[in-house]
Amino acid sequence: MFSRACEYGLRAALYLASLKHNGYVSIREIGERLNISVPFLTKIFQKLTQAGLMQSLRGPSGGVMFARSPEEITLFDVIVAIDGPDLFTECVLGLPGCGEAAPCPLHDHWKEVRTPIRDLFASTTLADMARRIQEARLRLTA
Amino acid sequence: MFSRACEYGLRAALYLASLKHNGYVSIREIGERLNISVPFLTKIFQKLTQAGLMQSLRGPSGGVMFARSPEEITLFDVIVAIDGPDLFTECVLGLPGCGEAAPCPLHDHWKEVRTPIRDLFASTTLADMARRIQEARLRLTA
DNA sequence: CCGTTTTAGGATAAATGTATCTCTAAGCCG
DNA sequence: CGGCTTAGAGATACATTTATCCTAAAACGG
Repeated sequence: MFSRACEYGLRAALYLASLKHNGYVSIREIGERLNISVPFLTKIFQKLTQAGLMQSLRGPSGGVMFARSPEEITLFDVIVAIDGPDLFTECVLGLPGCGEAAPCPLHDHWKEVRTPIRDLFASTTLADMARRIQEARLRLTA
Repeated sequence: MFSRACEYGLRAALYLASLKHNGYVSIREIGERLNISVPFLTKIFQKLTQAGLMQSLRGPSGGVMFARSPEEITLFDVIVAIDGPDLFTECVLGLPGCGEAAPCPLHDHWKEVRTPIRDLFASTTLADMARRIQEARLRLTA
């Protein structure tokens, strides 16, 4: 479904959102906390900052933090920033140019299920998830 | 969403189902018709035959054909034979052991959308698709 | 100002997925 | 039987993803 990078990015974003603490958090701390390779996670956060979702600061007491409120960042934003929009736009059979004009056999069926997927991710904010995590003590690590 | 191999396998299966002709069809013919690498497609059909969905015959007038009626083969069968069941079983965040007992934050949300996906593919047979293809002249190639 | 900490960015290595190649086995036909 | 055709199976390239490494660049603190 998602690339490994995207899974890591989602978990990291959910972890940050679930912290009371607002301010910079080092990527090393996040990686160690979630058992994710720190250098790889650094690359992922670069995508998130370049997409405008996060901001970063170097040096001691530096790290990453949200560029806007977690209330305003959706799971869809994170997914698209890392994996791109293909999952939500491309033909499920990989046919270039598949669309209403020249649909593949699965086009109509797939449309009915892709839209709910997109809506789910686009309507769920990091703050929503953070509340669920804190209330139900949900886990972000194995 | 699906691997390239799975996209190819679905297109090939839909192509075969849409043929009136029942009997062996050579993989070379399928590959050339759908613009898919013939050696790679051969590997994919090996998975489908090993999964019991197709049967094969070597030599002239050989090729591949369905092992059971296209009325009894679903898209789900093809997908699982090629990509495995992970898409329908594994945690969307990649957490091992995620389930009702120890759910990840997305578990419940995702369950609501994964089940419809699974149902869609599991309830659509190759024969269903073949009818749609013939009626609406839908395309399987770019 | 200099050493330390941290992210940024490019280059490199390992792993997986995609695609090709070669040889074998099976089936057809003369 | 002998030559041709086709799928099977293993080995080999190629591409992409995943993961690591190394050198900056920026920030802090003595």
